Amino acid sequence: MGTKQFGGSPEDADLRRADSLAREIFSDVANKWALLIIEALGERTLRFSELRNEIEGISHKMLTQNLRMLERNGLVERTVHPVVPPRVEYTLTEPGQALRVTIDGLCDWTQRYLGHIETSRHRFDA
Amino acid sequence: MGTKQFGGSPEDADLRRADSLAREIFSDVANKWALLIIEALGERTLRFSELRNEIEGISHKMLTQNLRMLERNGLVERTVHPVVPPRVEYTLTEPGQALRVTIDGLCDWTQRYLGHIETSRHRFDA
DNA sequence: CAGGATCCAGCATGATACTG
DNA sequence: CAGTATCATGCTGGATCCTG
Repeated sequence: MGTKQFGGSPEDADLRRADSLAREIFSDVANKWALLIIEALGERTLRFSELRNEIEGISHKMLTQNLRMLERNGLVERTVHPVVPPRVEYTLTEPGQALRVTIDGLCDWTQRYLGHIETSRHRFDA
Repeated sequence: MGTKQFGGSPEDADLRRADSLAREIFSDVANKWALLIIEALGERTLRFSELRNEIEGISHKMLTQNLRMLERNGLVERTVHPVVPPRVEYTLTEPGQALRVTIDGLCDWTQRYLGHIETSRHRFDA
């Protein structure tokens, strides 16, 4: 991804467009907070404040910002209940669920190699 | 990950350590450039300059910086050939390969939902 | 060729205050 | 409760120059 060489033909223009779009999506998604949000949602539906509690260390601003971004990309769905005080809920869409599966893989990987990595770090820092 | 609540017992102290380490690794890895580097390496061995050409848009600095980080975490191996001019090669280690598999999943996901996402974006922006 | 060091612009982020 | 807006700032990352 992002490594191909294109020429000047119309077909290549399309490929280039798809490629840069892929890059863009990649940048959106390969981001700490976005991944943690998706992971936190899992198959549940959570309110804004619940997400905030769920994800340790995330600021109000980052949460809103990333939720908007994920909504824009169609990965989470935002439901506003017209009550006072407001109740806003977030759920993963089908694309979001599909992404979650791969993120689960990333989490598993992290757990599996935790020891490896810690050792490697100590060796490197010496 | 990063969502659990711990108490004050010694066992919990260990869990907390592992948890914060996991967070740290997650932050290291959930980064655009790191992922692109791992993806670029694949099962090949590449030189510094080759990586630089392979990954469109990466700066000298970001490449070095991320390579160091990946080396520190034991995901890539750095081999220096004592010749002039210097020849330095990078390969994925076994943990790195394992990670690459999950990143491949992420790339597949991106390709599969490219259309979905583009549509969703247009709808959102209106 | 690989990579360290430095300088600096600009963006990302956090804190705070305000609205419906 | 959820969200927006504003401001201060610290860090990220690019450009550049230098070394073995």
